[in-house]
Amino acid sequence: MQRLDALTSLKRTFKRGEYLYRSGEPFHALYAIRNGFFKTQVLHEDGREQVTGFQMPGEIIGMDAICADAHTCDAVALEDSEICEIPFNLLEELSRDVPVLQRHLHKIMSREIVRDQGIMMLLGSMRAEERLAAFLLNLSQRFSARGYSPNAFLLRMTRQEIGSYLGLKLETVSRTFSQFQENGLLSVRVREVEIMDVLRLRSFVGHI
Amino acid sequence: MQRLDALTSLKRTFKRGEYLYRSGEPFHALYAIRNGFFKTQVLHEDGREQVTGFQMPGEIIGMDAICADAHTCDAVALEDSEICEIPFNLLEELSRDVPVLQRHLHKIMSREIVRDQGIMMLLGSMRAEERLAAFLLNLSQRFSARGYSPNAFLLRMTRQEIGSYLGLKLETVSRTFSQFQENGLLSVRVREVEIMDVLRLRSFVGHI
DNA sequence: CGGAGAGTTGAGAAACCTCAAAGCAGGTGG
DNA sequence: CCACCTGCTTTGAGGTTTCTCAACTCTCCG
Repeated sequence: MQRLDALTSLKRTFKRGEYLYRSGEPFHALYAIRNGFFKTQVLHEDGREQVTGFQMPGEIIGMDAICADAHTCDAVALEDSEICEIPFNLLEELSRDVPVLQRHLHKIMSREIVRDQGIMMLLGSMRAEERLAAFLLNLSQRFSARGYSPNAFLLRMTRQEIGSYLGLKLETVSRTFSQFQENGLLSVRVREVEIMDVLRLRSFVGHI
Repeated sequence: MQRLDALTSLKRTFKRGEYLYRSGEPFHALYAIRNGFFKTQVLHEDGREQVTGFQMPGEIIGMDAICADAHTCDAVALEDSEICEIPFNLLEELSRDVPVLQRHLHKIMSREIVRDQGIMMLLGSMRAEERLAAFLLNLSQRFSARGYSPNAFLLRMTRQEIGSYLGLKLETVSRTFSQFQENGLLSVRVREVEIMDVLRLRSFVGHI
């Protein structure tokens, strides 16, 4: 079907710091990240922010907006990025005709729900070390799945953003990085991270 | 369409403590709660548990299982309950023919994602008082939407389960209840809660 | 009526936060 | 191209919140 092409024909680029969408804006499309890095965040009335995720190429964002026809969070580019806009009406229409596409959409939404469960686990019952270890292992696995090194990568987000995501203050994140480095788990130079001892890192999270 | 009836024809009852499904079980249906109360929880390898939600009549659970064709959490009845099983293949089939149903399904999944965002906010950037206040106001609002009193209700879950959901220890939950009672926000008799001062309770969460 | 599970309360410990100061890196304008 | 400025990161010291451990009470079933 050439109609499928229409799903992925609309591309847009964003400079670092630009908003893909903001909370409250009307909903009309999902977005597939083709290149770059985004964060999603919820802002509280009193100014507190909660980073709810970091998205990398191949991942879809915007599904929060379906339920109320308006976005419920902000999406911000963490580096120069390119996205592909997927008009949701068209996606629904096509998925009525193409069961495989329909199931795929459902799986993507379900995966988001499962991802959120994992974050709840992390925020609700892990200590700072475990949270950071889980975060790094998750990044590692996602970089690996995209053909990048699972052991050495560049963090696109600040300590403050990592902290917000992990429910910690930036100082605690920084200290935990330093502690991991002292213990030979990581080699950290600001945003450059190299995992030196995956097994011990995993043992923090209980994967062993 | 009488096919729609087939979606809701399969009913089952559960005694308190019985499992609707367990993590790892194969996926074939979503479940609508008709009566009673459930909790969903994720179990960690090391025995830690994280309660990811409390579900009441009218709510749909099981959507986590779509992405990997297997459940990723447990669902346990907190009191004698009745559910309605919705075979997912049938639901997808029907939603291909009935766009309104299709959109409804997407909204339900999206609502779950938004709900999870709220919990991340709660777990990531609120203090114990704020978490409990948010939890009680959320229950209040949901009871109210079902025609029950928003101000007086019975908790179906233990302090331990509330604590797990809120990322707190049961003692902290208990102490915070006592503190709210001392300050005239609540009247608490174990599982019976009466909200005495909604406005002040809301002010904790920043809803003013 | 007894027992088991659930809840409350206290005291001390641990984890994390706050505030503060100093060091770094990267971008911008002269 | 360099110097400066801004925002990010690191590290320290002390304070708060929450947790842990423990004892006791309450409630609800059987």
